[in-house]
Amino acid sequence: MSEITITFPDGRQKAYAINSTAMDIAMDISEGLARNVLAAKVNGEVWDATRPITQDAELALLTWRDKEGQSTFWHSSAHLLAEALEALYPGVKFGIGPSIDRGFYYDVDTGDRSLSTEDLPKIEQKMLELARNKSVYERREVTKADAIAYFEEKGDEYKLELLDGLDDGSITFYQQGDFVDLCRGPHIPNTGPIKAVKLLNVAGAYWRGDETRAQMTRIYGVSFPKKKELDEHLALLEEAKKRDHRKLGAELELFMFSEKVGAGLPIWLPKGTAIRQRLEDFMKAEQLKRGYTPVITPHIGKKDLYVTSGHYEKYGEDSFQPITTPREGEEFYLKPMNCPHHCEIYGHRPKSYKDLPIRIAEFGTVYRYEQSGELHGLTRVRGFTQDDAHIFCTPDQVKGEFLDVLDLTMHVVKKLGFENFTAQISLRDPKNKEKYIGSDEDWEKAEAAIIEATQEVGLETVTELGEAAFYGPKLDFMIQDALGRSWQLGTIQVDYNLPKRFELEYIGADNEAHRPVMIHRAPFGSMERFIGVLIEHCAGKFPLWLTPEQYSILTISDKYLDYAKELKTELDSLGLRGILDQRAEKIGRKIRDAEVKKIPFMLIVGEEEASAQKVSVRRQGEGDKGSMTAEEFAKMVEEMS
RNA sequence: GCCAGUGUAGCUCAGUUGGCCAGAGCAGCUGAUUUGUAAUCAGCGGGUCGGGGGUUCGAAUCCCUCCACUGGCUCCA
Repeated sequence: MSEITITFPDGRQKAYAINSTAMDIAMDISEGLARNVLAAKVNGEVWDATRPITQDAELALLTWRDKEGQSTFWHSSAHLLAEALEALYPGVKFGIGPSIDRGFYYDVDTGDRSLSTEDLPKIEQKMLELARNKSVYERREVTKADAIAYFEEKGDEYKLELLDGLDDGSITFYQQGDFVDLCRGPHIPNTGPIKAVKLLNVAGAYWRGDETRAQMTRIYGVSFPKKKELDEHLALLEEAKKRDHRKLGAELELFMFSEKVGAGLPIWLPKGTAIRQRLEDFMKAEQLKRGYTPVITPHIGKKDLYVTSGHYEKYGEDSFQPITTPREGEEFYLKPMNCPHHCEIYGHRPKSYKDLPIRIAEFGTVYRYEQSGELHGLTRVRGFTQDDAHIFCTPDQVKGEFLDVLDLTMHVVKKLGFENFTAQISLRDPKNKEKYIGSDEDWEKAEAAIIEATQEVGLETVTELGEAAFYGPKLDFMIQDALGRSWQLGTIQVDYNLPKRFELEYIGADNEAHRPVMIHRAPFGSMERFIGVLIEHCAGKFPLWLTPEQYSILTISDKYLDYAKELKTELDSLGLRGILDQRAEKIGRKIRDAEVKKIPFMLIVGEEEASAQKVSVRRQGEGDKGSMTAEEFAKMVEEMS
């Protein structure tokens, strides 16, 4: 048994000496390949490329082109960061330092000294300096006792705590240069390939994600094998900054915030309102087609309403505190959800099974107290409007209704041009059931309904435990913004609990009282958040059917104002919306201003156009599209919408 | 809420060992210009330097506190 058989991803097999490493094998294939190997997948498990293989195995060599290759590279970069920190700040203690989606971080405790972004360039330099040593990442198995002794000597209580949770016999250390870390690995062969490093920011992070525990300093960074790749990555981050909805929202005058009105309370300016109303009109029309009934309910409700719904018990302390009537001292809460009000509407008079399903829809504005540090542009606010609806139906109707909601949601997502989204089934945390209300049986029924319906339409889903609402499981639509952050937008929830708490009933064909099932759903989710993500998605260049101003008429000189006004009237009558720039500015200036405001079409009128009764059309971001009549232009806009 | 950072005119920023009346560009207003595909010229107005308190002969600058914002963490009905 001095040979082992290695099976490659393409099925090819070859014999190698026992204890060959992935690196040896790569070298056998080609030296160029060996230079690029970062790690290896051995029987489905990611290993160090330098770790001896002791038996027959399936082997895939991992390079920068593989996701696991990248994450190994970044994980090793985190160790390099730690080595640099230890060199620069002796005595620093380390928490954890994993790779993340795009890069890596390390949590450190620097004692009395605090790190700021100004310290980062110095640390980067140190990392690059250490990387040039091409220090080998050396794996070594240690006993738990030895590991404890090492970190006790070093005085790193965080590592000791991590060790506490590990079993003897499974503990490994990795060392590169002078830095030794408790780590299960794997790592790249040596620090050499880490050619470009950028430390992005420092942030606070609780030890083990627990807010009652010590706050450490988290240093985020990203690294690459080539400087060019780093530059490209940084350019991408720049582009994301340009698309930031907070910046574009201010520039395009869509919305604002006011210190006097209050943090987290968005104020919609005319142009933002125009977009929002078009979205609402679109949704209202869709809902009308699908048998929804619009309702309107007040912005506050008595405390008792939320005691009944369970919201009081769950969020009473963490919500805006009640408004009280001056004489009687009655307590009213700002509504954090629309469902309790809608339950009251359902209960307004006895229902027959013939009435069901009942679909109650409302663009309902709700207010939730969010922690001050959580507020973020339009995506995390304290007052927002949901495109909410509640469907009350019989148990038999649940699946059909769910499928219809799914269809509506997909329609909306596609209409707005979102191609990449994830459907997430959010279930309760089985280890933490007391966080939720309702019986196990009801939860299981609700979960089954969601899973079955998504399977039926073949929707690809991921499942997350602990992400359910306190009253029921959800199907959440997650959409990525320009910074790669994932936002929950639309949501569909199957709820057996609230109907019970509100004692909702219908009389069945058997003349007996039955409990309806409730489906909560909001395809946009929150208008604020949706528009925030939409702004970043389209970089402020809204679809023609949504944009506040479709065109701007730009006159060459005010000799052509009369014609421009005629044109405007004609375009109005053709159902287009736009503005007339009548300033005594040069045409270049008017074009520039319209370009910056991202107005889709610039209609240039001068001598030629006035005499030919045409317009010269310029498309924002593209340029001259030639001249045409107003009708031809209107038709073109129609076709492009 | 927690850690780190930021806050000067509508916007972007200068003013960085405490020291004459706090500056610029853009935007705004007024006037001139009547212009052919990304910024015409000139003049004028505009800031209790985020709020409050303190140190000092003197504070945009140093200290305390509150507010808002940024990056994360925790949270998110």
